[in-house]
Amino acid sequence: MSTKPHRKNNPDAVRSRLLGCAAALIVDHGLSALTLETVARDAEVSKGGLLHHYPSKEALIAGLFEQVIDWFDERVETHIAPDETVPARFSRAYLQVIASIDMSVPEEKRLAVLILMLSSDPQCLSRWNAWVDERLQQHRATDSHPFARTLRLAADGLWLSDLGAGPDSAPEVRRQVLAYLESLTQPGVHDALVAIGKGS
Amino acid sequence: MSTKPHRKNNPDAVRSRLLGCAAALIVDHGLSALTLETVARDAEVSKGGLLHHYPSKEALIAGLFEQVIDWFDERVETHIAPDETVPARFSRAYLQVIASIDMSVPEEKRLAVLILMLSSDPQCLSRWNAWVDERLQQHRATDSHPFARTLRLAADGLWLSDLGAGPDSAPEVRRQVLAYLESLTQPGVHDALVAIGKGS
DNA sequence: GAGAAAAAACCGTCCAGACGGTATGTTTTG
DNA sequence: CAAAACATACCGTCTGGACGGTTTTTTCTC
Repeated sequence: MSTKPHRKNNPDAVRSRLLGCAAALIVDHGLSALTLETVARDAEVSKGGLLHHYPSKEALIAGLFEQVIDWFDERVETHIAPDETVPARFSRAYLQVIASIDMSVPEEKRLAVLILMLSSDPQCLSRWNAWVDERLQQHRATDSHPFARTLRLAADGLWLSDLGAGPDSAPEVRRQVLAYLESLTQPGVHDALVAIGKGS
Repeated sequence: MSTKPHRKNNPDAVRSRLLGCAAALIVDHGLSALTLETVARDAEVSKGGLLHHYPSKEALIAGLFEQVIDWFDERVETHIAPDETVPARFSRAYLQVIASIDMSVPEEKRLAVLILMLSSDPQCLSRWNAWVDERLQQHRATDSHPFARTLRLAADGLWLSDLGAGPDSAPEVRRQVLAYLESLTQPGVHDALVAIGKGS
């Protein structure tokens, strides 16, 4: 067996629990509710123990953000179209990942952490921008058109609306918007739009 | 004369200064920098004075949010198309207001306060949703189509990107996206899209 | 309209609690 | 036994806001 049930300490599991509890706290009670004491208590670790793994609050936040960004990156990777010539390939996957988030699933709810931290912590913000830039550079052949940008912007808006169960977060609204955006790629329509865009 | 320059106290001006300084603090140094002491000092009022006008920090935040929301509402009102039959009339104005924000102008920068508070404070969030719902109800005849929702979502994304000077916040990118979205209303294209949307 | 009374505007001080972080152990693991 | 993995106790600082004044403005009364 790979796990050793006899050992008392399990630092990896502790670290994972710490990040998980930190994320849950932020999602459920806002970034201001993220205190070392609370995180430690929720994770059933002493504050000293927490500070052993993450020597400062900043380190904890950075670690959490890195984990969530990895998770997001992974999901985008799986959603990306295999066909390398499809327009706005990356942006489309970006939108799909965000649109497919089911906030009732705790696992997926974690993505909300991203945007919450994004809008408050400059550190996280630049890290996020770095990731987007990197991926955008990688897919510049397919994702440079304004259509791609619009897709991503709409995705961000959708994402933002997930936070507060606003008027645009109902499931059928999401489907409608997705269908509408999808329709923009219908052969005739898309070509016409591209032509119009060039004219301006 | 309407103003009385002799009077020593001017509570309205003080309140206005308090909100202004609070907004500046949030925009420049994040929501966490908003402390009663700092606001009071910046506004050249004692902490006691601040707490006289806004009996708690929560009240201060609520007051600030209300002011900013009023400002936004006003701007949308002036941008809205006079023709009451133009499609997505409200959502279009919504987008235009956000797109026309020049973050280098301190006055307009205040809008950033909105979104910053929106994503951290549940109180502000529900207040915002209430405003959107109200306006949406008012313009339901023109703004119920997925196209309208898409406009608003893209606007929110644009708004969000203003926060961090991300890859989508450069002026020419904004122009491109706007032109693209605008092109979606070209007579033939829009009708075709509406038809497609209905088919789904 | 003068003067008293009340209310509003504002100040300076103090405090209780929270929070991030340190210092110093004790136990577990390799 | 040395290092990692925890726990416990404690400290300094910051912050919201309670409290008791003082001054200015308004309202009431005659």
